Amino acid sequence: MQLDEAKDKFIQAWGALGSQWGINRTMAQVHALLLVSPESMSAEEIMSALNISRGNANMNLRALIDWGLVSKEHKAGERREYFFAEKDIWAVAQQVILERRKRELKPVLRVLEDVKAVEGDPESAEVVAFLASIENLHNIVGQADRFLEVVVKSDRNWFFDTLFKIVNRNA
Amino acid sequence: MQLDEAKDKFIQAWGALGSQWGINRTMAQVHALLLVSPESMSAEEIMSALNISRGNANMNLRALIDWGLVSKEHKAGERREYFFAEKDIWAVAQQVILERRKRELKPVLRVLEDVKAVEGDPESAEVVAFLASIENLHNIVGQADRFLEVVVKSDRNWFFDTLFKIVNRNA
DNA sequence: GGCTGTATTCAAAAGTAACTGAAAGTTCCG
DNA sequence: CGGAACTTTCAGTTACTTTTGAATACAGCC
Repeated sequence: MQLDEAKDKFIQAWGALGSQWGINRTMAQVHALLLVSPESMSAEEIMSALNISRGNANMNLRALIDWGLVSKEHKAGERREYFFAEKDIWAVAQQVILERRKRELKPVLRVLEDVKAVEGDPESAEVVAFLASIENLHNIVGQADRFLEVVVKSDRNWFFDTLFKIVNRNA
Repeated sequence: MQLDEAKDKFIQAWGALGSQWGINRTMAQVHALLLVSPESMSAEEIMSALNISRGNANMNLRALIDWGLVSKEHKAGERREYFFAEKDIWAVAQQVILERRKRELKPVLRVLEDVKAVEGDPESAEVVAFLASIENLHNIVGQADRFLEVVVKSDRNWFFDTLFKIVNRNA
């Protein structure tokens, strides 16, 4: 496999993964492209590598910057901006977890807490079933949230050691 | 808050969460509806509760059955089918992880392995940068995959104890 | 077999999300 | 200040996804 072919295969796969997880496919592709590029790239270069328009490139680069996954730099004597991705994948994972926890997990936890305040006969089958499911869900989502908080805050070595032990203890 | 209001709030939130994670919004809503329903429901009941067409209800119920989250039953003397969700949220979480690992994580791991076979000067900055990122990614995604495999196979009590210890050790 | 009540399918329509490209905005330099 | 080089915005378009509903298939009963 040639390098260009391998890059393209990776970019397509990363785009597909992103879109299956609710991330704009092009945004994931731009991220993939920058992840495997040794140099920072200009908007022009990204546009032609992925065959996308200027507006599209700009929007998705801004979104990636917003997620904390990509930064801009200026090269001496050049006016145009160059973009590069955080290459440390552990840091990338932490950042993605941080954002998704904030954007998606927190709001749903909030709703799970709110709906516990349902009125009505606490003996009725309807209310009992509702509260039972909501409470179970709240426990599990809450536990997952606390675990992910640890992931986001923890040192990579400590975390990987711990994970490794869990995986092997159970093997 | 009245029960109907709370149910609706939960169904909307669950639908929104699903759609942010690449799950059809209606499928997540049907799942939410069945999760908090004390009795199994017919297609008619689901259609009217969510204001969706028969075709839509049928398709999403089948998808939920396919994911292993919902089952059918027949009531004595009735011709129509009734649907109910797995209420054990730990089992639901395991099932969702199982499916997403199979559908999405495995294919991307496969690609990460494949593209390591890139040809070309292993000294060139392009190839070096490409392989470095791919290998880091492969390590992290692989570790996550092995961890999730443990989650899927493990006993809920053991798992929650372990998670609890991790969360508190790091607090 | 034929009839009835239900489930399933799928082509067309509606709805949603993403993309384009050109116009407006910004920055920097002489 | 004027204008070149670039970035940002956004209305209109395109492409994709979801939904509908009517046709079809099926299962059970008489």
